[in-house]
Amino acid sequence: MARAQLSNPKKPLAADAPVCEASLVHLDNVRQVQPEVLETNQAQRMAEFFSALSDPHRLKLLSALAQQELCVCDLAAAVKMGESAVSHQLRVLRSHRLVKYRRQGRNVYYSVADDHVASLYREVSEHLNE
Amino acid sequence: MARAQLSNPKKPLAADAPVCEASLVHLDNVRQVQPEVLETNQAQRMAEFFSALSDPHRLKLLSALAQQELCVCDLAAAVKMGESAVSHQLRVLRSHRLVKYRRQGRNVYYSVADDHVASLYREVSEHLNE
DNA sequence: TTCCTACTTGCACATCTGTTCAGAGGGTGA
DNA sequence: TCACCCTCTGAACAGATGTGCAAGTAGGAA
Repeated sequence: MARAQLSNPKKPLAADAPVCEASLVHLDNVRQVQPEVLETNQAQRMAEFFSALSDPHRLKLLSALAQQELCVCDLAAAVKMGESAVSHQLRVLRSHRLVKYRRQGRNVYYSVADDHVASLYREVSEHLNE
Repeated sequence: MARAQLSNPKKPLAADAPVCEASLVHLDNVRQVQPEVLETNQAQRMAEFFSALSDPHRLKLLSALAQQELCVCDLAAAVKMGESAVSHQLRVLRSHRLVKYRRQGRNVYYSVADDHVASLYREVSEHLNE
C-alpha cells in the first residue's frame, strides 16, 4: 500500500524561507498556494485508496465482482490467479471497503461494496481513452 | 508503477478445468463472469493510472497545481519536498498526462492537464467521507 | 470424533518504488 | 565566451508490495 513516508526530515523549509535560492520572484505564489495544498492526513488516505486500485489483478477481481457475487475459488478461476493470492488481494480491497462479503456454509461470497467504484471506473476509462 | 506481473505461469487453468478441486457447483458462474473480466492490457493501463495517484506527495502536488500554474521550485516549497524529488514525481504525473507543462525562460511551469482529475478527486473524497 | 473443503494468514523472496546525491543539460545575462 | 540558476536524470539505497508455500482456521459431512 502507499508508503508512510510523509514527513520528510530533510529540507525543513520555514514558512517564509526564501525559495529557489535567490527567488523572491515566486514567493507570493507559494504563499498563495500553500494553504490550499491537500492536508497530509487526507493525502495519505486518498493515496492509500488509489493504491488499492493500482494493481491489475485487483482491478480484474473488481470487474468480475461487478458482474456478480462470487466466492474466492470462483474468483481465482475467473481471473486466473492462485487462491492464496486472491485471498491476499481481497483483503486489500476489503480493508478499503471496496468489496463486502458474506459467509455461506464453507464459501465466502464477495461483491462490490458501493457505486463509487463504478463511477471511478467510468471516469478513468474516459481519461484513458482520450 | 504497477508491476508487470500479469501472466502467472503457475496454475494455468484450462478454460473448462474443474474449479475448487471438486466443485462443478460454481463452474457456471466462472463461465459467465470470465468474458466480462477486465482485459489484461486495460487492467494494466488502468492500474498504472491509479498508481500514479497512489502517492500522497503526488496528490499534494496535484492539489497545489489545481490552484494555479507553478514552477518546480515553487512546487517544492509548497509541498515541502526536495526539488529533485518533485521533478521525479512530476515525471510520473507527466507520463500519465495528469499535468502539462511549458517552459518559460529558465523555469518550467506545470499545471493540471484536464478535468478528469477533479472529478476523480470528488468521487474519492465522497467515498472516503462516508 | 475425524476427514474434507474453502478460505485465511505468516513467512520468505523477488521485484518495485521513492528518496537523496551527484552530475548533466538548457536557458539567461554579463 | 563564462557563470549562474532551474530543472532533469541516473545510481544507489531503504522500504514497501505481491506472490507462492505451508500451516492454520472454520464449517459441513461421515
